[in-house]
Amino acid sequence: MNVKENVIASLHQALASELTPAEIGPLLEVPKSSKLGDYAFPTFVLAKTWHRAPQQIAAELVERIDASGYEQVVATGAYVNFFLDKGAFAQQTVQTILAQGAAYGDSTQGQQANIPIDMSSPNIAKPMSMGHLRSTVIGNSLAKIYAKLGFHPIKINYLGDWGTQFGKLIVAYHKWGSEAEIKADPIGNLLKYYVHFHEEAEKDPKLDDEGRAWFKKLEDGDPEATHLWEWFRGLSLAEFKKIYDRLGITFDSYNGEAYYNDKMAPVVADLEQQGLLQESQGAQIVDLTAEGLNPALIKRSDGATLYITRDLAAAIDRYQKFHFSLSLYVVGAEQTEHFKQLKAVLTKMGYDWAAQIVHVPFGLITKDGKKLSTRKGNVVLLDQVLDEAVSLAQAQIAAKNPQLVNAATVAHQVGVGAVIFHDLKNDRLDSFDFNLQDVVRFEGETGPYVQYTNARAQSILRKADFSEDLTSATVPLTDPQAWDVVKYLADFPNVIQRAAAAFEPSVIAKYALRLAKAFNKYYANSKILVADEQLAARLGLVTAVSQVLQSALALLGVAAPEEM
RNA sequence: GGCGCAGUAGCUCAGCUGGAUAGAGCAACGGUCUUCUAAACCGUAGGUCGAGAGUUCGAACCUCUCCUGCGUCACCA
Repeated sequence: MNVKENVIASLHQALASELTPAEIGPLLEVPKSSKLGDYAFPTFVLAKTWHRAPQQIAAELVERIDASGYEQVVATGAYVNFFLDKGAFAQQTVQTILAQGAAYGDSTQGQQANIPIDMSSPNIAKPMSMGHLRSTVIGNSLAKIYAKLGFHPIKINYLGDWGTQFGKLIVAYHKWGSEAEIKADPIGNLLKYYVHFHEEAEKDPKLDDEGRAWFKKLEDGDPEATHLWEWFRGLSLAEFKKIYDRLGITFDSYNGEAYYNDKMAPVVADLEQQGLLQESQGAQIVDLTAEGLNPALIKRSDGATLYITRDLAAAIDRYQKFHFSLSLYVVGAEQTEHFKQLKAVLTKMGYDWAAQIVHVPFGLITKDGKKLSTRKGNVVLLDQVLDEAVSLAQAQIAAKNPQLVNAATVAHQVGVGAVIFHDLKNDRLDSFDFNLQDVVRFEGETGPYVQYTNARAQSILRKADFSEDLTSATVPLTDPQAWDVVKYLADFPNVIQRAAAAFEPSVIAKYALRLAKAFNKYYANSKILVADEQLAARLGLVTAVSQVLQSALALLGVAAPEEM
């Protein structure tokens, strides 16, 4: 029985005839300040039936409650405040973490159910920008969170390797490109052609028609178009993989949009057979007015397919392969309508598993208040941001810890960690204007702050040179700073659950910051390496903190160097 | 215009299912390294929680209206 259940039971005993444990649970709260207690029960709800002031009710309840097992139970205003037995609770929490190690917070609730995660999805022939970072790191973190809860995530990089833009790119290459240029700097020059194409198309709309025509050729298997496409794709993928290596992120599948090229026909046929397809202005659509949505455009008037056609095929393919319990799409909020349409069409087709598809949207990153646009050249290149962050970390290490042995590796871990953490610490849906100074900051609420806290803990443990078995440490840790740390440690499993339920890595990131802050406060106020009877208890706490910080960072996909 | 997301301290944001004096970080000012890594810690200052009504014992949180910003509204993805 956990402590919360104990508190509920105590209240239930005092209120037997009035509230059931199931009713008491949701009313229970955690006071803002631990000075007020560890759990609080507000008595307002009882005021009507008791015909008395809440303050009096609180006082009376305290009389009735059996306070044994608690440090104390007191009435403060209208609240009944429970103070836990700190020694026992600290002991239990720390020992649990020491015993379970990296498995602390694990659950088997997922029963290895498959969860494909559609993430990252950069477009071929375009550089990876800060926008792609969001999808990549959020998806990666969700995969780790769900894996910890016993699910089986499948990270799918749904590459943007199909569509009209390839027709445009082929036209641009024919008109202005050269093989030599592309070999020298593949993505840079492909991007240059693409941007140039759009500039020219402004003046000469016929170019767009040419682009569409070349894409049609590609779809029909034209050898030249296919050859160029394969070339562009291979070059791009090689560049992307360099960035994924830097981020420390891997994928289970690189099946992009092109992979579904030959899987769309059966879907379209099925739609037709079920009478869901209709012609409108020369195009094939599924009408969704009953669902309050715009029609889903399945085929263009020239017969070419569209984004949603491929997504339908992909969704069905993923279900057939994985029989997923959830299918996540970590895609920008601007595509919300698209996923509503996707689910609506699948539902119309009779696929009840459409309900298990979850669009995990995130806010837009802007630059100087404007949307990032590859076409307009208004991009923030991820590679450059990472370079900048790593070189700043390098400078920081040179200044603060010049004798650090593996400085280059740590600079990489800290720089990249700062960038990833910055992207994960806020609510997914928050939009933000890109600001390099914020992204590469190492002080305050940042990834390096958490990393640094762990490095300090590790440093203590190295210096302690302690061989005693910490799991037998029985001395309680009850001073206020240590107590806050213990409470955060105990909360970790619950935090993971909340993060998973909300598809929200920021819940983990914020938790890591709070734990780090609490530990730094303890560290500043208590000398840990003192040879007294509580040394083992303190080292146990430090070990537990380091373990949980490492676990939290791991869930975010951020490295935890032992020294920095 | 319809739909969606957002509006909390100078800036960037927390605030779990409505609850006890609204919290952090950055920036500003002032402290703390002969002692476990000062990438840290402590303190000062800073707020009509966009505006107005309503529901409630109680609202930053729920409902409605309005204002502002962003996204989106079929042949891009």
